[in-house]
Amino acid sequence: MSRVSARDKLLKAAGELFYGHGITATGVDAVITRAGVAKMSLYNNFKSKSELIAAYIDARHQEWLDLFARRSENLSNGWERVLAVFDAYQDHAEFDYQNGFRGCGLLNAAAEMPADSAEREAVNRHKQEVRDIVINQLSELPLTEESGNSAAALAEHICFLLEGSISLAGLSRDVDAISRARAMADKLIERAL
Amino acid sequence: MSRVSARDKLLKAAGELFYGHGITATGVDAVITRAGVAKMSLYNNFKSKSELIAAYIDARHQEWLDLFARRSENLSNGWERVLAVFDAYQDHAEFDYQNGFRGCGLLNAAAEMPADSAEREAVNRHKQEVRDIVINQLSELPLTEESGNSAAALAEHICFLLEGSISLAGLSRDVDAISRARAMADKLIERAL
DNA sequence: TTAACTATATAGACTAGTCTGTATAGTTAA
DNA sequence: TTAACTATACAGACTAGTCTATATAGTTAA
Repeated sequence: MSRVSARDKLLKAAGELFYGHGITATGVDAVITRAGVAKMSLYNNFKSKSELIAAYIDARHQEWLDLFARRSENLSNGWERVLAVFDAYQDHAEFDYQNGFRGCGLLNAAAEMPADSAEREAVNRHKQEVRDIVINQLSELPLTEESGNSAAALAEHICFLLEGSISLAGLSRDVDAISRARAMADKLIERAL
Repeated sequence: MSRVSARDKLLKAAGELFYGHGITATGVDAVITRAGVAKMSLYNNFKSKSELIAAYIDARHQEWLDLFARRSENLSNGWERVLAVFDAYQDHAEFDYQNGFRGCGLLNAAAEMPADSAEREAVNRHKQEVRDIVINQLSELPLTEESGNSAAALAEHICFLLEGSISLAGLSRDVDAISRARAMADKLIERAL
């Protein structure tokens, strides 16, 4: 009758605990208890806690990609789709706000890992993917050819706003900071056209 | 003959280990071993590991304030002093780069702590202090009175750039991202005059 | 000068509990 | 039957924090 696989229960429980309390501070016993699953079900599905962490990081990124896909599906141009990047983050923030919003789960995960770790590298790849999405959307727009107006440079500015605002929003419990960053990005694009 | 107090040795060792490996992942035994100090010297100077963490957070912030004071002492106006905020961050990044740059120690510390913790609140206060410094410097400048050009709004934009760039710089091992954010802030201020 | 007192440091054993990961035996359902 | 699951016990390392006892240096006062 248990229609949900142990793996999915584990990913859900790990997602909640890792995001809310931090990864290192969350023991595997807490994860299996929350998932309502035997310990061996964890180690049958994941070789180690590290592998569960890697799956968590990928799931968080995929979650954001899905939110972005939804937010951008009916939009007509790159400008609007860049703003949808902020909307996807805001959806994520408002979802987590009930359980205690603590900023970006990926940046938080990276913050706990050593400088040369595979986990930090994975988060880096995900953040580069976000930046590439922004670059691609901006590339559709007829940007004027001033210095610092290239799609790449503008995308970096927008990504700084994005990551900075979500970090500070998490700290100050002011989710609206993300929408203020969105407005800043909007004006930046307007000026660059 | 040991001219350095046990307390200072502990703060130095904790600073290195907490920043490099994360706070939760660093045990008190690792700290005392690195400090070359007896365990009771830790607990004679700090009531608990939590208190050592609090001291670490304050020390990181003070460290940045000192770097900023140095960078801004001979500057003649608010514009230059806002840019010095970025320079202070860059000094910090380049110092930590040798030991493995992992972004802002304060944001990383906050990332490990629960949403309603005293530690996150302390980091929040420190970040607000940085923002207030930026507001004060911008207030000295004759900003034009367009919407979104207030000292507060411009300061928030600049702080988003600051925190976003340092996080992404730490992830991608590209310290220069901070100086690109500085250039963005420079142009923003120029446009707002 | 000498002796008592104070503060800070040391070493290292110890408690009580948590950590990740494994082993084993029994259960459930296709 | 096979595969995925549960429950429980376990190993061994690690955790924060306490404890006793000792060493050393500086201060105070007879």
